[in-house]
Amino acid sequence: MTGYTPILQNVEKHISLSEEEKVFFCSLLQQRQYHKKAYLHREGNVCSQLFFITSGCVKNYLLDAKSNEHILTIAIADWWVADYQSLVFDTPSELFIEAVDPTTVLLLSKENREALLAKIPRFERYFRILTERAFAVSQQRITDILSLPAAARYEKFLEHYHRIAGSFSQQQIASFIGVTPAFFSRMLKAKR
Amino acid sequence: MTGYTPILQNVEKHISLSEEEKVFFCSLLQQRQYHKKAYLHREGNVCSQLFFITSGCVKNYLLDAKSNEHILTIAIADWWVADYQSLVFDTPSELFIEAVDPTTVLLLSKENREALLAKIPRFERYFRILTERAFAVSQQRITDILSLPAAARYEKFLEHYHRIAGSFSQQQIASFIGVTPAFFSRMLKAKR
DNA sequence: TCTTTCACTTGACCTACATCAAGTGAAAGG
DNA sequence: CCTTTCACTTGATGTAGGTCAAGTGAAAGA
Repeated sequence: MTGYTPILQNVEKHISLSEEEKVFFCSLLQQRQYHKKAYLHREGNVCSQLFFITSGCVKNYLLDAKSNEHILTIAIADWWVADYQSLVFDTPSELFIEAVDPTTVLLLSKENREALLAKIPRFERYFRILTERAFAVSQQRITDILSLPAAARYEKFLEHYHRIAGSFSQQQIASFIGVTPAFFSRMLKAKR
Repeated sequence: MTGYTPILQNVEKHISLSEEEKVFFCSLLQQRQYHKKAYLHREGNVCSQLFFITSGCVKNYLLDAKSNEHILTIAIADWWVADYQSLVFDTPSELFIEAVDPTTVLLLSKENREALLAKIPRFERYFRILTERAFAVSQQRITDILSLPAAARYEKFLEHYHRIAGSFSQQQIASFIGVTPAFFSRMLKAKR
């Protein structure tokens, strides 16, 4: 029963659980560890898992026609990651999920989540709240991309992710804000 | 009790309701009609409502520093719209929601939704499923913007919204795919 | 009917950012 | 200690898409 504290605390921010419920919930989770650059999920497969990050940091990205990497999401401790596009619509994934730092996760399979929701429907509320937040963040990211120049998007990145900015190479930050490494380098130079 | 059929059908795709529950649910909704170009919501206020569209079409957009319009979302019959960023985090909205066609909606206030969820917790499931879908669509939109050129984004727009493409001026389509009207006009010319 | 409006087009020019390729410098590995 | 690697830089040049401003043409108002 060790290693489940972070997720239980997270859940209990939104719903309360009896001891038996906690035990049942944890029984559905699998602990996994990934070293830096290990894949949690690869393009091509249908994504049938959700990952709760207990420590570390992962990126969710796609490779375009020219093999350029575009980071969709950065997820850190206390967040869930998955390819929702694939998970929700049962379509092959176009995304990779990769550890940026050494990372430990709790894996919840789609089937186990269904079992959880069937047995403890209060978890519907938990996931509803979390998904609404993720959706709100996602919408904000769209407005940023549509309406802000690269330099301003970088400012926002720093605000949001300053705690872990150090784990990211310039190349990765460039990919997250949506510019090439070369351009990003010049952008930084211009700021100084 | 007329006018509620579409929303009840939508809900019953995901959860089943007794007659009393239906009556209670509908009692929390307000029917509203908007003419073309009417605002469902304006920038500045905290968004405290969700709108279910029974007919018509709306756009969800922001104005940037230079007053350029950027359409975040297009919503048609059988979809919910709101500014989730504002709704979820209780922050002033940066978005407008505006009718593109004459539109009828059912309005559910945040408080009424809480009352609904408290009384009929099965609605947590309904909103969880809908939000997951909306999130998946939103993620797809980000990957499209990051990885596809404007012409390909237009193709996707046509696939997705061909039924209502006629309601949109070129300017609005340009704004949705993220280019200027002038550039969009040239893009269309190049295709012919 | 005349005129105003409004969506769209088009030309000339501009800029943010991409591409490619050749560096540099520091760290990692043998 | 040497060398390979890898992140980053930098120069030269290319391009997608932006800006501004002057059209056109059709529809809506009066």
